[in-house]
Amino acid sequence: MDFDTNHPDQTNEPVATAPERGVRAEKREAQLARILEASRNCFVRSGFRGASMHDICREAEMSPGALYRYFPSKEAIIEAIAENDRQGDLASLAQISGGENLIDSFITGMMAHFASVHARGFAPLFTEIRAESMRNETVKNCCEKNKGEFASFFKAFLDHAKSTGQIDPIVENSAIVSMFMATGEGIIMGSLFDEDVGSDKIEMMLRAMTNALLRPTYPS
Amino acid sequence: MDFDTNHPDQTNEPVATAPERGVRAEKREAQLARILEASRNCFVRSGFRGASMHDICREAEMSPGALYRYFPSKEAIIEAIAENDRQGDLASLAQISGGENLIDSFITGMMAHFASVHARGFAPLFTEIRAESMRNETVKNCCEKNKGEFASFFKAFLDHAKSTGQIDPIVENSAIVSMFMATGEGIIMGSLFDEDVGSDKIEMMLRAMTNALLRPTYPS
DNA sequence: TTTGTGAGAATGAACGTTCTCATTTATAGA
DNA sequence: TCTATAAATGAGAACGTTCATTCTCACAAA
Repeated sequence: MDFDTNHPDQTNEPVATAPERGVRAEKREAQLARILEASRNCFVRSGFRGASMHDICREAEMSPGALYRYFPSKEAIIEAIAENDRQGDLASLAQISGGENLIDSFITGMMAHFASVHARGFAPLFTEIRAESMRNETVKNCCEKNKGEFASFFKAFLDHAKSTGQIDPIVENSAIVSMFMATGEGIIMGSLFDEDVGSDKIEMMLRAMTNALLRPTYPS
Repeated sequence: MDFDTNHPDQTNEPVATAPERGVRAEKREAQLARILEASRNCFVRSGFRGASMHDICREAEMSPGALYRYFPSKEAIIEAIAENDRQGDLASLAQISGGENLIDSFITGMMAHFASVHARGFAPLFTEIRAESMRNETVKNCCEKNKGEFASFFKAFLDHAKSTGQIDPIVENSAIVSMFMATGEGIIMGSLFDEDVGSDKIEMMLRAMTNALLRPTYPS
């Protein structure tokens, strides 16, 4: 919402095409994916503002004219990437299921999420998206939606556990959720999972932290 | 190290002036501070790349010619800000002293640091600096220096506590330090301290976490 | 023929930076 | 205490470049 919106208006009139199935549609989707992939690379390398459309075109082996047939603006690409990653987070969230041992489920869920972020190579873009979200309205909304999804998921999880007497948290659940989300973001941002520390130790520490904050009423 | 280094060379030849004391030097320092303050505002508002030198000039009520008398480039301003904040962190670190109760000292130190970051209004720039550090060599060095200072300070702190038998950490200290630094960054980035959660609850959770990870050998 | 696609040059705004030149200032000599 | 002088400062126009985006036109598929 902030970039360079100084150009009058469009003429190419593409971007939204019919959802017709067929060779054309398939090729179109391949091109979309190609552009998104190239953009990701460029953005990781140079940042959202640092990467130029020409850079992206070069990386995607595509001319500007071609690229603008698929995305109406640079900002639209950024939004698509942010939204894409939100969907990825959502998918990784959906895999978490409340098992027998609550603490185990919680920890397993968090670790699975780290692994998913790692697998998607999302960490380098994380910082970038966070920074951009501070001034780009659309990216901001995307981030907050994402954050809200995580928060309400874990909040519901903890509320249920508390109401059934399985845990006895030291402060209200909303504060605990904030704390875990901050810790999670810190772990992702600091690339603890990827390199420095190793996932086994992260899991141990996370488990100790979880037990300390949630105080499960059954032996862990 | 990446911005726009395409302009031949300088002529104004200012920027580094003699350390003479006097009215001139004082005024000069005031101008430097004015520029840094204006830049911070612009960078918070639009990001390092999004804020133009003209924006900064407008905010500082100063012409480009005047501004370039104090900083040779936009990048130099960014570096100065990053370095400035590193010094701030260093100062807040220096205030931490090992008191009677180790856990207390640790917690007090972390909370004091959050308060210092909060007081300096650093949080909004934190993300920006982190993002920039991924591609700007100078900012990267500054960040790593900063990170190293924190890490070695806390590592030394914990190593001493461990060797004197005051704590019995669940994993090696280096992993613990990484974990706490990640959590701290997450708390700062997520603005937990500033708004959502409140410092008293953060302190409670941090304390529980610390006890769980460090396992002090005396009653806390 | 019609329609979707693409390449690549072109466009105009904005950018970081530098230049020119007028004004202010601190201080040395009278 | 009052100039004279050179240095410091500042405003703002100007420069060369890069940017996101659009235009033109040619090709290919249906």
